[in-house]
Amino acid sequence: MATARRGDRRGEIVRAAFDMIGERGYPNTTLAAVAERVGLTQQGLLHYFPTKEDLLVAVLRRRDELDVSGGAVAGPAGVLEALAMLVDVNASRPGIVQTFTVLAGESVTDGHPARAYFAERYARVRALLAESLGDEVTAQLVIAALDGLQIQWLLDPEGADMRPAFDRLAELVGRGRAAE
Amino acid sequence: MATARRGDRRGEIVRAAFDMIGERGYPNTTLAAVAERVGLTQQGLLHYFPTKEDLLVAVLRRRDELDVSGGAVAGPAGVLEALAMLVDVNASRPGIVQTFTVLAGESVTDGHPARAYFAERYARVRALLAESLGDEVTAQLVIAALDGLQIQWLLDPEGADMRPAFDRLAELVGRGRAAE
DNA sequence: GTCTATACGATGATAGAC
DNA sequence: GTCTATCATCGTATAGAC
Repeated sequence: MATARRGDRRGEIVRAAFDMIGERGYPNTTLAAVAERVGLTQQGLLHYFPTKEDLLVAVLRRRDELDVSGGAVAGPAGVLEALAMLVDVNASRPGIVQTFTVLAGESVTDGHPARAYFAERYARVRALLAESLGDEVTAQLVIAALDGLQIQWLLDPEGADMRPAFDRLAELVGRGRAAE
Repeated sequence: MATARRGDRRGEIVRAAFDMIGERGYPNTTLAAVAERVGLTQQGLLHYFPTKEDLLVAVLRRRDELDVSGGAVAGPAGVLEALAMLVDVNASRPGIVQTFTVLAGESVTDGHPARAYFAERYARVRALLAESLGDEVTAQLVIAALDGLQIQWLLDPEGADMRPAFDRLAELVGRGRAAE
């Protein structure tokens, strides 16, 4: 919301780049194509982001702004419920999910400019979720499930609905907790 | 094993490409670099694979050969045990896991040459696993967890060990089954 | 702030010799 | 089967004008 002021060239550029990375991946997203999308030349765009990597950083920041997992979270049951809602929200914005999935996948590559970002981010989210969920291993598992479900869903939106699968996980985690 | 005969140029090339895609991603894996790795010029390589995409197809085939999930699977408990072993095997071959993770992530991209391959593959594995596991939703979830755990592990091999997290899932699934 | 011109290094491919 | 030329592009980035 802070990035979207009218007349805000940088915001326009970041949003365009964000979308295009989801469509084509980072290596195949050219500065010229992004520039064209916002009615600029490639050189005009470089006025705002001196290098392509600078633009990527801005895109990742935007990703975090759009993230829902920001607020302070309640107990175990509360988190799972909140995450279920996140799954629904994500199901309504395939573009954003796709950008995240593509970048996360690419990031494991040697020397990828977003590698440190994702490594740090996963560690942080894992710790955050572990607080509400009790243990870190379950947190790791839940995050993994969310990521993996997105891949299958993006490849087959009808055949691999995310919500039922996540509910199944939530049910299992809840039951496992009750059994202790 | 069938692809590895001595003097088998094609096999050499595919293995090199396979490794390099895991290291750099598909778009950043150049034909010249692959060629050099096997002591050929870029044009010499093109003698075996007329286009870069032809090479990718061969790489995906090799991926399937290396896959452990080939054999006929037993009951629910048996599958989870077999998958746990797969997790251990994967933990010993980060290169292969990385290639798969990178390609799977990229594949959700519009018009990616491997998109159809992955869509088909997930549907197939889901169905196969559903047979042993009982329902398709659980199969979807288990596959998702495996994929997601790989991402976190590749980014942080020490901090995100796959095995404990998978065991936790297996335990939950087993318990859920027992509770029926 | 945005453009024109342009440097400069890839990259995927073709044609044809050996 | 493998190489030497050779292309046609493309892609990031710089310099400098308007």
